[in-house]
Amino acid sequence: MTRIDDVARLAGVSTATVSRALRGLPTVSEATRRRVRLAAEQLGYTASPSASRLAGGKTGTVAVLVPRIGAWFPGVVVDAAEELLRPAGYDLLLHHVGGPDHARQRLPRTADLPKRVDAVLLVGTPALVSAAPVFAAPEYGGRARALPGVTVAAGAPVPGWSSVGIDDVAAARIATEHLLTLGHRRIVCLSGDPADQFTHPGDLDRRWGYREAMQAAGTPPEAIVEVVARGGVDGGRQATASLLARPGPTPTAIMATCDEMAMGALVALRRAGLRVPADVSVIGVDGHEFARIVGLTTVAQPAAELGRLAVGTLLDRLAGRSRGDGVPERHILPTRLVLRDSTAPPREN
Amino acid sequence: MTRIDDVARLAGVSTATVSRALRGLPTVSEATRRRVRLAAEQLGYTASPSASRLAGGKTGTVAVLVPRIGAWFPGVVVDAAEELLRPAGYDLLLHHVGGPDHARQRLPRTADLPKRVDAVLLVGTPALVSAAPVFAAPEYGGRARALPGVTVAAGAPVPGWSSVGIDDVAAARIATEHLLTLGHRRIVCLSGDPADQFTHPGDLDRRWGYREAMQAAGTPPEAIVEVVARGGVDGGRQATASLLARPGPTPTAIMATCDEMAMGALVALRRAGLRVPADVSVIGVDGHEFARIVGLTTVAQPAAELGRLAVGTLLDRLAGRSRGDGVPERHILPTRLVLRDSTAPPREN
DNA sequence: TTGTAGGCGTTATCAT
DNA sequence: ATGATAACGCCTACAA
Repeated sequence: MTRIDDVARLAGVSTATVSRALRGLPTVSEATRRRVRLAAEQLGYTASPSASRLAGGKTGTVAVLVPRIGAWFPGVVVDAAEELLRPAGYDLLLHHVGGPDHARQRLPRTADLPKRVDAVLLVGTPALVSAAPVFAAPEYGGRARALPGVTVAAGAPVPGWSSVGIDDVAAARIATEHLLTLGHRRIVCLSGDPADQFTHPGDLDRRWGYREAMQAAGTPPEAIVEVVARGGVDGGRQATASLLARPGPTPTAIMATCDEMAMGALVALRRAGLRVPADVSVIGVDGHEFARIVGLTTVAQPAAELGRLAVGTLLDRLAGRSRGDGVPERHILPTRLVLRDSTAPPREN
Repeated sequence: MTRIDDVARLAGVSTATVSRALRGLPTVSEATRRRVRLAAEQLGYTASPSASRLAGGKTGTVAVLVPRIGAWFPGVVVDAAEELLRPAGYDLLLHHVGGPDHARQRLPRTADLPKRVDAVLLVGTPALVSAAPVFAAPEYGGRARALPGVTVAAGAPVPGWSSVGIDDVAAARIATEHLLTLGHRRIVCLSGDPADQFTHPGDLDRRWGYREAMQAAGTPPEAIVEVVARGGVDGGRQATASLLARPGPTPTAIMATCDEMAMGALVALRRAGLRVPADVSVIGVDGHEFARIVGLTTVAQPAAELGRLAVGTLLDRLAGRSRGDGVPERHILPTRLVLRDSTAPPREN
């Protein structure tokens, strides 16, 4: 492979000049720069990342930490991240962080992240698996502040890092209020098990939002019903099925803390022979890609935008053009209610 | 940050020995190794990747190229890849390759991949965007063979690379035969536009499978109907809608070349007031995560397994323990018909 | 504006 | 089994 010397020789300049010219440093005459560029192009030269990184002390890499990439939200954010990171000249190092066990296993590897990346993007990670213990733990030098980072929809804040997300309490409140406005009174909240490693990070807050809305509507405490399910669509389905099997009146509406749960509820209701929204209304929170397909009403969060904002914040910081001078920023983006076919006024009033 | 010298000093050995001991090379006495390990642990030492890479001539990184990560299939494969690459000591460099324009734009960057990675995993990329032109193009030195790689469900083979996938023709044939067996005769094939950059790579082959099955069943040519749609769920929905608007008898079944299309068809049929499977049967190919939720019958490909097999092949190759001695392998994994609620015998015969 | 030369932290080679 | 010592390929003072 051609090295910097080859280019220097062909262009008739020193290696230092080649380095400067190719990186667009100002102290190079345009004529020289052209010559160097030409020579580099002819030889198909690209600087060796390993060498530049060693000499320059920067990795030119951003670690993106996700619980798993297959899920909808992380996928969207990572998509956005790639799209921004690449043109900015950064490599994207993908890293899974799983549940608690997982995290413990991977702690050593994650701990040497500072040597391989310039910054970290932590996406959609439940509080349980938060990177805080990883980056702030004293046994690892508590380097949180040394390595810049941004969290997106993460359960627990990482000290010293900026964060981007939505107001989960408000989102759930809006969802619940929508049902209340339609006339529903027997509304059940379906949420994920906080102990589950893959439960949506905002789940707990969203339960709060449900409660707030219900209480504000003057709902008696015994009518505020929260059902906790195992994670994912299947968890939502099962929980809903057993909810329907309970004695007493069936709820007229279900507010799920995330769309996957809501979709599980849809399946369970359909199997139980109940019509949505004729018999039961269902609303979710997330704006999941497939909510549209199944006609699920939801409070959507701007996932891609969250990702772009997060990466933008990170890049600003890395480029030294951050506003607050290193002070963590806290971005809250608005959600919006997306009306579809899964909600309607209750049949009997 | 602590360097190798610090460890060497503390352990009372040379840096060379530290390097050897920590990497598990055989020429180190157990006693020494223990001492070195201890010292390294005490100091929290990890070798600098940049330096190792420069000195060792290996990047310890695998590039994973996907059209976009948000889609289902790539997501699953990347998940599997991360899970295998990490413990093997490889970093995962995520890289988008978009459509034709995209590819052209990114060609220069992609071309310097050989300097940043030891191998490439190309996932679910339509023929149009195949990496072949990137890695085999003469203007880039035609380094295809220099950089080991594996494709997973990629449209066009990359010369010199191994490939992992399913038999797309057979998969579609199985799907079509299922409908034929149920008694359907007016079966329409719904597929993606080959010109679309995000169309499923196996689409063309799957159309072949449909034709083969139809012909084998003695279907008259005019009853072999193929509808081409724009990509994604929406494309499937629109194409199905306009199909239903056509004069003449409605088909009794739809064979979609991928599950997303099939789900689009489900939406269109529902909106048109047609019942599935009572009025129209729908079958897809893919085994998409959400097919289960919407009750879609499909011919499933083992996505995660494909990913694991691909990475395994790559790791074997990198470790020098490949079977055929550098000869590209071709793995075809079996699919399976998953019966759900979207297919049934036609109403009238 | 450009060139010179030392250093970045490891690994590999060659002795011992 | 271990140690000394070149590379590895680039960047960054510093000098010119």
